[in-house]
Amino acid sequence: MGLQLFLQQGFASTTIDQIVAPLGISKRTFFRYFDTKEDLVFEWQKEMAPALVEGLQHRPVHEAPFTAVSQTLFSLAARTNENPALAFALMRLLKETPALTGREMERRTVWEQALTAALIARVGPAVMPRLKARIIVGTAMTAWIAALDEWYIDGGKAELRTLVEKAFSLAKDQF
Amino acid sequence: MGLQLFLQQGFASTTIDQIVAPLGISKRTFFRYFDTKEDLVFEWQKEMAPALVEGLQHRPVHEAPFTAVSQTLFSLAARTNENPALAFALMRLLKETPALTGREMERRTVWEQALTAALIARVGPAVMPRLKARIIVGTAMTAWIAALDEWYIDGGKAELRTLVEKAFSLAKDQF
DNA sequence: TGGCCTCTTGTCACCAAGTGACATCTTGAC
DNA sequence: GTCAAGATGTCACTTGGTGACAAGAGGCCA
Repeated sequence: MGLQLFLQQGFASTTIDQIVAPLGISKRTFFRYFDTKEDLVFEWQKEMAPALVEGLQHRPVHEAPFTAVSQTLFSLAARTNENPALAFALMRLLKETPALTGREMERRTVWEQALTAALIARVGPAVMPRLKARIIVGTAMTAWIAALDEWYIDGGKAELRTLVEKAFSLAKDQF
Repeated sequence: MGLQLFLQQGFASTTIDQIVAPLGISKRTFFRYFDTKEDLVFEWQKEMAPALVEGLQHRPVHEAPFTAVSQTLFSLAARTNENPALAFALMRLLKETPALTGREMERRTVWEQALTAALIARVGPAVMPRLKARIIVGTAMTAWIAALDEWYIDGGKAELRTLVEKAFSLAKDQF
């Protein structure tokens, strides 16, 4: 996996050739499967957006929108907790590589768009106009990211779930 | 200005040489002032983050945090409104250029970090812990961006200020 | 088995974004 | 006028990424 190389020697100083050689494929083939070098880092979470949508769909219809969204996001914390060391290393890579931080943020908007559409579909656009849906989803995502970030700043030692819970409750009613 | 070229023929299909030739400078000189081609697009708003910080500092101390932050952001709407056509064209460029959307998001985090620090400084970290500050700022920013986005989707016809106001009020108490 | 068709992969040549080393030119202080 | 410092240009080079086309690797049918 090229990810290992990135973690070892950094993203910028790992060339495509170095990634491709041990796999026994050509550079050209690599670029047939990935548009850019950055894509390789995020490839493992391609199925995340649809998973979020499905998660939201399975929430009780009468549940408050913000709660439904944040609980859906919350289920992600469990997966991150499955391998905290890898999650932490990956996050450091993202933070330290300018080329990757941008992509990471893009991914956020993909998630937001997916969740927004699903949130509207839950009750219909009359009850949930798009602007409102976006703000609910965006706020939940903000809390999620803030918690993840605090977890990282702390060195990955704290209990992520506790932080996320705290962040969601702050977002819900703290102002 | 290279920005004109980007707007005319697209970002990707504008080379550094094309930007540099009419200015009478060499490619090497360009890369001494800008780290990447993308930086050229965002250079005009370098002073935005400090401006936001200063704006927040001038808000009354007893004002509710979310209100202070959103009102500070709100003052940006005025500037965007000064030249809506350019703002719209620029936004289209950002949306249509994958390489730029990432950078745009990065800029968002820079603003958020600046505002978060300023928000904490207003009342001290005892009253305003970082996680809380981040969530307040992030929520306000979410509303701001959602409004801007709706404005863009609408074709730039609607009154931006109205949309932004609506977004802030939704963010404040709609869930 | 042999021929054919399609899909995948490799090779090669190429473009454009950056970067480092070094030469040259400006400019301002004295 | 001289000299040192900083800005700019030149050149060569690396690397990400793409287009064109050739070469393989199955699958299908007679």
